[in-house]
Amino acid sequence: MAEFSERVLDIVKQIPRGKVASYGQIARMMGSPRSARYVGYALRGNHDPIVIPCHRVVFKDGRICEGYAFGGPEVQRALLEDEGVAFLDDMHIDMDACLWQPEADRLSRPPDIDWEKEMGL
DNA sequence: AGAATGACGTATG
DNA sequence: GCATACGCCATTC
Repeated sequence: MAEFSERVLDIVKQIPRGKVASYGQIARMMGSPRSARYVGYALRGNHDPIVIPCHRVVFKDGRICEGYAFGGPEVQRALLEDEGVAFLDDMHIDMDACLWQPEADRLSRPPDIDWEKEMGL
């Protein structure tokens, strides 16, 4: 098992209830900001919904991969809503409010984060 | 063992 | 602003 997958799983498992993380952000957390694709890939290969809440891993847009998360789109929405995640649409999460920001606690940065700049950097 | 593919995101045309 | 191309690296056939 490559460290890549284990690291992804480890990060996803650490996503607190009521929070969501984007693939790109996780990729950046592991030091490979360009490898966002493989974050999800690792999840699929290690599909283990017991310890890997895939429904908390969403696109940058806040959309969920309903075709790959367990249960189904309805279950995902129910789980996320039950966890306190705000939904803008049936398939879009309020990233601005529910995005998992472990660093935010340290940076105490306002919600006016310039992600584009962070990404580009 | 080698080729193909794949849950994203950014850059460029 | 929309469409297309590329990059990244591991997993799978």
